Amino acid sequence: MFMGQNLRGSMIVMEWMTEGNNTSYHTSSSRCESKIKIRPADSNRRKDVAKAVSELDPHQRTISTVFLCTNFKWFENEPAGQYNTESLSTASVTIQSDSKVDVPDTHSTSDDTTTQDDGYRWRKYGQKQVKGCKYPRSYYRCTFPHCGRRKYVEKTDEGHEQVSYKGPEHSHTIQKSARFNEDRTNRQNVLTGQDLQSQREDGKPSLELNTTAIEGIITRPRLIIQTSVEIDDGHNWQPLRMSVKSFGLYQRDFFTCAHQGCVAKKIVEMREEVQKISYEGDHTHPLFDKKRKRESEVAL
DNA sequence: AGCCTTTGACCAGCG
DNA sequence: TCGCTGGTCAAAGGC
Repeated sequence: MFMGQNLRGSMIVMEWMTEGNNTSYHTSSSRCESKIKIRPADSNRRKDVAKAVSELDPHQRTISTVFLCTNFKWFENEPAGQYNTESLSTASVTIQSDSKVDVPDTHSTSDDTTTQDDGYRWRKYGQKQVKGCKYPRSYYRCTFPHCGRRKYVEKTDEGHEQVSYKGPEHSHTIQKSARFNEDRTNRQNVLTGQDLQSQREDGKPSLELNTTAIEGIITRPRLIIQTSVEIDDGHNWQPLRMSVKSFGLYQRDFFTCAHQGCVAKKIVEMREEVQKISYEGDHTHPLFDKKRKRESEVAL
């Protein structure tokens, strides 16, 4: 998470690299260091975008655009979408902020190594000053019983955070850390890649988690997401009859929330293979419960 | 009360 | 065997 940092008007670049079973991350910003961790590039792109947004949640009001790029190549005004992202072992997500509003940090911690949260529960069991490194290395182990997964977190001399994993893969699905849950509770709406991942991994879709996660997107006015993957925001959208199908060079579809009295709007613009999704207005109701609807349909 | 971090001590591998 | 280093343990204390 971004802790104790003012990201106003800054450009944050998050990169990760997957080599065999190990994944290393580093993040940087034009104004500050960040603590973002993103899923490896060989995982689902939708999850990556979701996670990127969720990690920025403390500063959600400052998010204006999310660019998904790959292969460590990104362009401020050219969101990537042309790449076969599934086959690459490196990727980056860039989040541009243009807000002029300061977002106070309420999650400051004296130990910046504790701020990462990938959805698993970790317990720090040691810290060591490693020779030749400016910053100490922190040792964490997964708290799930009999799970031998461990991770080592250290900062490079440049201040980039590097995470490496050791031991057997997690023998369980994701269990959220206390901090993860606390953040989510405090902010009420967090989009979590882990949520989406967990519901896939255990094969049991959890609408509660999923819709809660999606809420982070749709309740942010002026939030624009550019992505080459489909994002289901969990709401029931109704296409406008007067929908303008061709707007300039690009096709645009306009949607209004199907919930009676709700003024939320969604605009989907297709630019070649890249979807640009804009949300306007807050929903005035809970998320559309597709699961319950499905269940009621089955019952009939 | 339970979970977590901190931190000095301890252990094992290596030259 | 000794010293160095990275990794782990575990008691203490904080939240």
